[in-house]
Amino acid sequence: MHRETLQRYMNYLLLLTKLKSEGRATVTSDELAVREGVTGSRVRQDLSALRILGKPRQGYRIADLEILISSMLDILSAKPVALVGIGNLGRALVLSDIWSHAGFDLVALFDNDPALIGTSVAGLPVRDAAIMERFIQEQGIESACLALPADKAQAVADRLVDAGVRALWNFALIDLDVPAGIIVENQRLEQGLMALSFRIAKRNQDIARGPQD
Amino acid sequence: MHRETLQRYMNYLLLLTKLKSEGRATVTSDELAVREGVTGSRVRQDLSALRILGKPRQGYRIADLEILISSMLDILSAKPVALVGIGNLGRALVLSDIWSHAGFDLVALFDNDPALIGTSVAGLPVRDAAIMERFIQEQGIESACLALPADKAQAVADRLVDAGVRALWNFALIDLDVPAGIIVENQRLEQGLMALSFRIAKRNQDIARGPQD
DNA sequence: TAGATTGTTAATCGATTAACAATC
DNA sequence: TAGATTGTTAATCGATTAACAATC
Repeated sequence: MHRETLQRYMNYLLLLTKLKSEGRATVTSDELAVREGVTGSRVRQDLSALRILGKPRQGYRIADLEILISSMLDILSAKPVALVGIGNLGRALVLSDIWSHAGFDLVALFDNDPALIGTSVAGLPVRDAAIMERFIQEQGIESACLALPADKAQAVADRLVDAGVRALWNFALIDLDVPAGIIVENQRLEQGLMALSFRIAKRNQDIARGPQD
Repeated sequence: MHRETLQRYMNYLLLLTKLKSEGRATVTSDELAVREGVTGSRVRQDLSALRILGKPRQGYRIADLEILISSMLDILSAKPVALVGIGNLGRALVLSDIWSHAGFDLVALFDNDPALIGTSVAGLPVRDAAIMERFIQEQGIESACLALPADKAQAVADRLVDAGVRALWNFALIDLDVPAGIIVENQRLEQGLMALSFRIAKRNQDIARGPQD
């Protein structure tokens, strides 16, 4: 599946949650479409691909959509995940509620700073990175989040993969080198900010050039 | 420009930095292509669109590429930006070096927690959110980053836009409602994690189905 | 010179839109 | 019933690849 298509499904889910909170029970393809900047036709094809059926004159049942999109994304499960690096970013992630929303269960925190080891964040103890491999093997953890500086990320990734981790959520601005079959999802904050910079520059150019009536 | 194209340019830049650190002075379109999972043809078209010229048998000069891509993204400038919300995430962002790399100069921090106001992070004072509008107007700040909970983001965005901010980098999981012409770049951490969940599910299905030889 | 690589045009592919009969 | 909206096929559009003459 194309990355953009995946993004669309996630946006549908976000919109559905909002609509449900407004008391709505059904939604039409055109409604979802305008919010997404796409046509109703595209939305109907997306939903059709998931074998979601709507009814003429009524649209789609929001509850059905939520369940089917959620199960496609596999976010109804609770895959155990470990987080390495309890700096400010790591701490923010631990305290957030994204894990359960995205189908994960944050079960272990690791750091190598003696001042942090033994403390706890959101009720989870910070464990010594020295025992990371053993803990991950014993618990059968297959996913991990790297909230580390770029210069430490590769070494930690290598250790995690050796211990059995098969999917990484990487915040370090570095292209991790991993064996085939290991999934790396890069969360590049820097790129989001660069994209903003580009869009500002583009808008300013458009304004300078004058609007075309 | 398509989002995916923009992403490609940013990835080229990342690769160039790495190549330069390895002492390389030139790079061919095919080299950039394989790293990006695309053909040399696409890379040559991307660079051609930026009026970057290479030389047969040698490729493109890395220094040229860096300057031209950087100036297209406008990341060589230093646009003043304010950050609102000095929680763990805000703190992580302040302490990172992404701002200057992406063409911004972080000049002001705001929060409404009395315990934080007056303290400083990375040498920058945390200011009272009550004086936010005035400060932003006086300094002519046109960009801001929202590192806030979803339930506070819309109200703060409204105040910022009223004060003259025209571009927002939003970390809250909410679709901000802003006037036409105001740019919002959403940084949805939750979506990155959901994408990982989906990719894991898909890989596991593929393995279960067996590899097609 | 020979040949590796560019710059660019034409061909292909896939995603999006348009269209419309089916239907609740 | 009438008509709004679906589900699906065909048409369009744009991005990517292929191809190849130009050239350093």
